[in-house]
Amino acid sequence: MSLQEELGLQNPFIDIRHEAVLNIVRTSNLLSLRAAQIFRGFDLTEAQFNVLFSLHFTKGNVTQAELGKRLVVTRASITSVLDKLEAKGLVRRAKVAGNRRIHHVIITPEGTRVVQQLEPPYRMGIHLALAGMEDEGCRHLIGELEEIRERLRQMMGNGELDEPEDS
Amino acid sequence: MSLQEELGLQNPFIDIRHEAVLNIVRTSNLLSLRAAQIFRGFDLTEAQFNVLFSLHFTKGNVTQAELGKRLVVTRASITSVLDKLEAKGLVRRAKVAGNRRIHHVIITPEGTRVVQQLEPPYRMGIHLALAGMEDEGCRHLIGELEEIRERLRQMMGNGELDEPEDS
DNA sequence: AAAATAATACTTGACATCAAACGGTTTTAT
DNA sequence: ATAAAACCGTTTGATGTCAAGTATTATTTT
Repeated sequence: MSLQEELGLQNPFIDIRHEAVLNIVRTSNLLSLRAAQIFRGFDLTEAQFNVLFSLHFTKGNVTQAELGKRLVVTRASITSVLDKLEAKGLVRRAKVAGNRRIHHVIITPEGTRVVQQLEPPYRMGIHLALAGMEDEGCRHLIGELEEIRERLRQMMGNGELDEPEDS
Repeated sequence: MSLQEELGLQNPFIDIRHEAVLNIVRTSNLLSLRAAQIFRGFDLTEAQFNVLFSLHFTKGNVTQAELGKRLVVTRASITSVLDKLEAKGLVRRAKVAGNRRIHHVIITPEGTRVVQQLEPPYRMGIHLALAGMEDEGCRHLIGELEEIRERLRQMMGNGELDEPEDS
């Protein structure tokens, strides 16, 4: 089904690149929506899942700022998401000896348990959604998207979140 | 640059389909971020731009619910975005004779002027981002993404927003 | 040692979004 | 004609997000 039909537009796209961009965004939204369905069964939002998942597969200690970099989200966002996760007992903040500014974010055993329960349906969903694509097609798609991001980064100046704050 | 480097992950992806999905989402986010840069210069958010853009290229009258369908957003969201746009004088709600439930949403001359100023840099940004792709490559990409959405829709049951409301 | 600078986390205010519920309105069924 | 159902816009409450600003702590410079 084309985007034109899907969104009930009157006219076909005149610009194939515009159509491509909207396809990327729309597919991303639909993927997030599907993921949210899975997460909701575990009383987690997408943002909370991302943090938990990232922590689960990371060896060594992580600060809030590092977590923000990995998930490409501002520090402010991390703060509020961690508040929620900490309240549920899935994560805790640990003080760091020798540097009282930073916290290490640590996943609790309970948090680990949740990730382990969540992972199978999560991966299953991904494989179902991409069941029509061969490995080679996936690699090709990935390559194209990487190139688009590369050009975007050139246009945007590195894409630094958390700006200079002032001057 | 691979996602693994981009996000600072310690291990390469074991699952190529997982990597593909994250590439789609990440690219979409970056596209939105770039778009937001452009919109901000015109004091518009992405949501506000979407509404304005949709109205500009639509002949005939549009209700709020129709607008919601096109932008794949709930009626509640449309309400609040229209409130903002109306306050800026870029859009107005018109009562409809013969049906007191609905409003027609109409772009004002001022709103049209904004879209016309905004469109060139918007299209330019898209073409720069996809400068590396041939038309044929774009069509191929679109086809793949459409197939992914098709499967997602099968998994999710149509994806109807604005649920039954009761009973 | 003191002052300036940078880094880290938090706070606040503004948005967009959804889910759920509500009050009118219109359409459909009985 | 009346009752039931569907529809439309809105409101409320919760999330997540960003931008801008503050407080605290580390580091560097002087």
